[in-house]
Amino acid sequence: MRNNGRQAGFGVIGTMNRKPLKHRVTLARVARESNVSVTTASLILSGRPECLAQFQQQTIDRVRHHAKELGYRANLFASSLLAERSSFFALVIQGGHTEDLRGWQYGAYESELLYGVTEHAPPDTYPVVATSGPKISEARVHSIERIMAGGVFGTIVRTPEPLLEKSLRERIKRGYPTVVVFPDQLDDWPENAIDVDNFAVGQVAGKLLAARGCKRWLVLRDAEYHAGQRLRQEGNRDVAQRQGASWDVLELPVGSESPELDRMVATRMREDRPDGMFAMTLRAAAATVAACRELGIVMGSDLALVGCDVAYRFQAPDPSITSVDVSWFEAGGEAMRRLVKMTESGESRFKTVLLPPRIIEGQTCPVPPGGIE
Amino acid sequence: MRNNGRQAGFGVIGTMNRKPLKHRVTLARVARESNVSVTTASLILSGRPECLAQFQQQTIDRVRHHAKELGYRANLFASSLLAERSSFFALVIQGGHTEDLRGWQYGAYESELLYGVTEHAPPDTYPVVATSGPKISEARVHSIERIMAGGVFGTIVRTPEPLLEKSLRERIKRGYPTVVVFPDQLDDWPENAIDVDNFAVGQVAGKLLAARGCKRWLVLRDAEYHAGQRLRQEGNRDVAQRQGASWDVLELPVGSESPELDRMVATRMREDRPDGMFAMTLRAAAATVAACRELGIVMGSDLALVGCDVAYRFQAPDPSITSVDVSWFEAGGEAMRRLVKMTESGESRFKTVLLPPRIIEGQTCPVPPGGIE
DNA sequence: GTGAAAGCGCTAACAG
DNA sequence: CTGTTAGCGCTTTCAC
Repeated sequence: MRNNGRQAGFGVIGTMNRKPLKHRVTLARVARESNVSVTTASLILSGRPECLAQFQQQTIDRVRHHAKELGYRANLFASSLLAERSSFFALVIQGGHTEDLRGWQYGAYESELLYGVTEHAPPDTYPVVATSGPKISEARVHSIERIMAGGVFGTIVRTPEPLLEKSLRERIKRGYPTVVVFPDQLDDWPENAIDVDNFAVGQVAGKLLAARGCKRWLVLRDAEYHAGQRLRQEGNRDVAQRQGASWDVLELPVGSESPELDRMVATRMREDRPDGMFAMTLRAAAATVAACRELGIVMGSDLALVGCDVAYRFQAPDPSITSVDVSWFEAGGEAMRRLVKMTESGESRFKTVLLPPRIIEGQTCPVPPGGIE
Repeated sequence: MRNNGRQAGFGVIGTMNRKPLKHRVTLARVARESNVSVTTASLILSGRPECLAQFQQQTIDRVRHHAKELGYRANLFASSLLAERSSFFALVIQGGHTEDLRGWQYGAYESELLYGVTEHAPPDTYPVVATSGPKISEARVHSIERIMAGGVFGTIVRTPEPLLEKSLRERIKRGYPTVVVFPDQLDDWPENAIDVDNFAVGQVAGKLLAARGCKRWLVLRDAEYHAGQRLRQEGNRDVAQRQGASWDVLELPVGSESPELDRMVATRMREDRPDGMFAMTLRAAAATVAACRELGIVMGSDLALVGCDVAYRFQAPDPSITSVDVSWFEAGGEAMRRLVKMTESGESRFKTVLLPPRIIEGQTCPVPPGGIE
């Protein structure tokens, strides 16, 4: 008494013997209703003028009418299967910033990156998104690997987690177009990466201070600093030397926060009396603002301050901070452009791109009328 | 002298006469190298124990070995095509917050939503993401429509743009599982939407003030207020009345910003001398903080303030603001759960869900030890 | 234990 | 001008 799920009294087309798929609106269905073949329907609905040219207006109208009535849309997966390159690429970004209340704003950067990517994606190209995070699970890694190799035409990854890095490199080696945005260790990515030009960041900050005529510079960096901060520092010192300005560094101990940090900065400022400061991190800039408040220093006139990635950090009555940073929107755009270029050329590598920094003017260090340099 | 792109001296399998697809690593290839049929390879690589049981260990090892060596991953699009429900769903979020510097932080919310969605997605299920925005183009709308109906098993949309709304409703009518998160006009979405319970937001804020023993309440809302703010207001008044507290409203004119806004609030505070305030928007809360600074009022002791969605807005030396809001991560999770439930049950509608608000404690209004209620 | 073959929805080459 | 058909990569019956 086997039934096999076959629908009784139902015109069974073909010999398929499993439960009928939810009656999807397929091209075949549109063609059937319009009394044309699938080819005709396909060609007409493709919309290309050279295709439309060969059909009678009447046929065109009929097919379009039925397609609209049925709410037909081409199945992108079926199309992707056939196409030389699918309509999908993988995008791996970071999630979970909210758990740490201090880091919540980074979520905004991820959004910006995503938006930059989607805005620069070719028409009818879509990102399949996966989120990676600090405590990424094995299963998640597997899932990301699946999508990276599961038919997409390329992958954009923001700061790959160590667990992911291995398979990422394997993908590249196998010739899959891949772009890494803001890798943690830029030195490990001489190819296929996009990052800020940190040396230029330091230079631009320096030029801003130079333009204000600053002569006693103080730079704030983390005690444990990575390649990025070292480059910023070198770029900055480079300008200071050419400017004939004194240049000194204050290292901020890791883990130290407001108000100890503020006091530490204030103490140093009282000693050195700098007229120009470059804060390489958000907490450094915040501590400087707090120190100035304490010391009664008016930022922008007594002291020029340039920060990094702190443009948004403004709240009355504190002054807005002049910031040198990179647009994540642009970074996303650049990543997308590179990905497209690779798929078009068939290459799977490109020399790592360093994006020029941008200045977001704040009150702590006005930009000279003509800009810098 | 036609060549037709046929590769000379190359074993042409089948009669296909177009340029050979980039040699992908397909199941067939793995099968060939392993000297088994595609069926065998498929079953073995599916990993299901009941399938593996019927093969010799030797065969299994061989197939696995070659799959690994070739870097084989199943093409998810091909799988999706065959499956009852595809592995993909559409997720439409908002982008372009950065253009307006004041609104940049909203990008963080979008991220949180995305993360909530992906974290609650079933294994091996991926979002195909599209970004919509304020000045969305025709082409973009079309693109989003394509993906919404192009084979995904459902769609999650955050605050659909008017241009999108029509096709969204059509999708729902046609039975495609769809979830709207935070619609602008909740009244228009008695079904298929997820939003905060704004009445509860007002109530919770009220209970916090009540717990502090406040007797003279002042509520700040926008002059042009929408359904959400009205509900917050009603929920709040409800508690005030039961508490026997006086309850009054100050309407903030649209477009007015700091410092005029601050002054307006300060003036009213000087007149009314409220001991409890409920600021329904970010700018209202910010203006209150500024007013207190001006008036020398110590928040948290002289005055209790509860805001909405302002938990993150903290910068020394201002006090952190106690905030009643909703977790966008949770909202994303709930949306995903609903979507999955709909696809499983075959339904395409559900009664709109109102999420309970959460409290993020700040210094402006401590939460009583046992919580509220 | 293993393989052949159908078919998911679509496109494009080719034939009429 | 329009239809037939092969095949994209995969899963799933069913037969040997």
